[in-house]
Amino acid sequence: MENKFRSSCPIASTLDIIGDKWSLLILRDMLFHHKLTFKDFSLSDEQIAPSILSSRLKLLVSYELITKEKLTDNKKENIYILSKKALALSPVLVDISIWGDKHLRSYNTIDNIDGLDLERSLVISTVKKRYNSMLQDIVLSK
Amino acid sequence: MENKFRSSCPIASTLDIIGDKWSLLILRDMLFHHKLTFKDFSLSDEQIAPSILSSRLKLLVSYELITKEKLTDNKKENIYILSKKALALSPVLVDISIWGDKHLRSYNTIDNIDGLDLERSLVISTVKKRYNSMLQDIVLSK
DNA sequence: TATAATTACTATCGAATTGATAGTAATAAC
DNA sequence: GTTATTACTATCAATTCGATAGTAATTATA
Repeated sequence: MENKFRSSCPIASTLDIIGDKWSLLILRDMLFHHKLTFKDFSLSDEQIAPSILSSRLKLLVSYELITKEKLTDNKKENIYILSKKALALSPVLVDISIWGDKHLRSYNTIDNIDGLDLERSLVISTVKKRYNSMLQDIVLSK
Repeated sequence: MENKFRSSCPIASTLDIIGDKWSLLILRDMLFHHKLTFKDFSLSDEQIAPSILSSRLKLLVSYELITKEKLTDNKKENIYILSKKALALSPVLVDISIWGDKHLRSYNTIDNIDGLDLERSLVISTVKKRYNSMLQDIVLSK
């Protein structure tokens, strides 16, 4: 949880926060799959261990990539929301998705993601729009 | 070195290859700083340990992101070259760079990267062009 | 209302990975 | 011929990971 940046390079510094096997998958679950709760993330195909999930969520909160909220009618569940800073990572997630889709099929079965064949900037804006629209519904359900 | 992909998600699969603290920094050194040799990578600000560098280079070679070559007039030095597959990761590196530049200045000193203020697609094409042009010179020096 | 189920974690601990340092072999330079 | 350089490998302690179990609070059900 310490500020241990290896250098003043923007790439290295970004990787010091999200450069691990899990952080971007949590952000993927939130942005693309509209997942909200600890449980939701636990149920993903990649099977993240609860201790790791817990520490990653705390790290993401500490760097203000996500916020931890509660719905007014539910005292048990915590819901995690993407900040604008995290939404600004959408291009990275989309580019990674496009790259994996194109270049990894000889090594692994790769899911066909709906809409990934569209223009990149359109994919990004659509994904953001859908996330924000989903949030609207949630706020309304309070 | 095993094919241990966690799922069939293109993002997760990509991260299974380059989702660690070092791989993208090696690619950064190659693409942006035109570094070529084991020594070059060792000398970066982030101080990668030789054992880790060695294992990462092998992994990148195994996934055909880089190739290991020799110059005809030098039997000692190995030079590592980016493949087209790796050059296709340029958008990811540029996006990460742009994001770090914009969002991490409150946590760490971030270098100002020359030309990063230009249009994204221009940055990407310029970076690729410069890398390939550098390679021309190297091939000529054989 | 009592009991069961669910959610969101924390705790534990062995396994795997990392990383600092030292060492080695081959080549190149002097 | 000696020294320096390059590209590693080896070692091993320290850190991190990750599978599993456990717990506390809340919610659902009989």
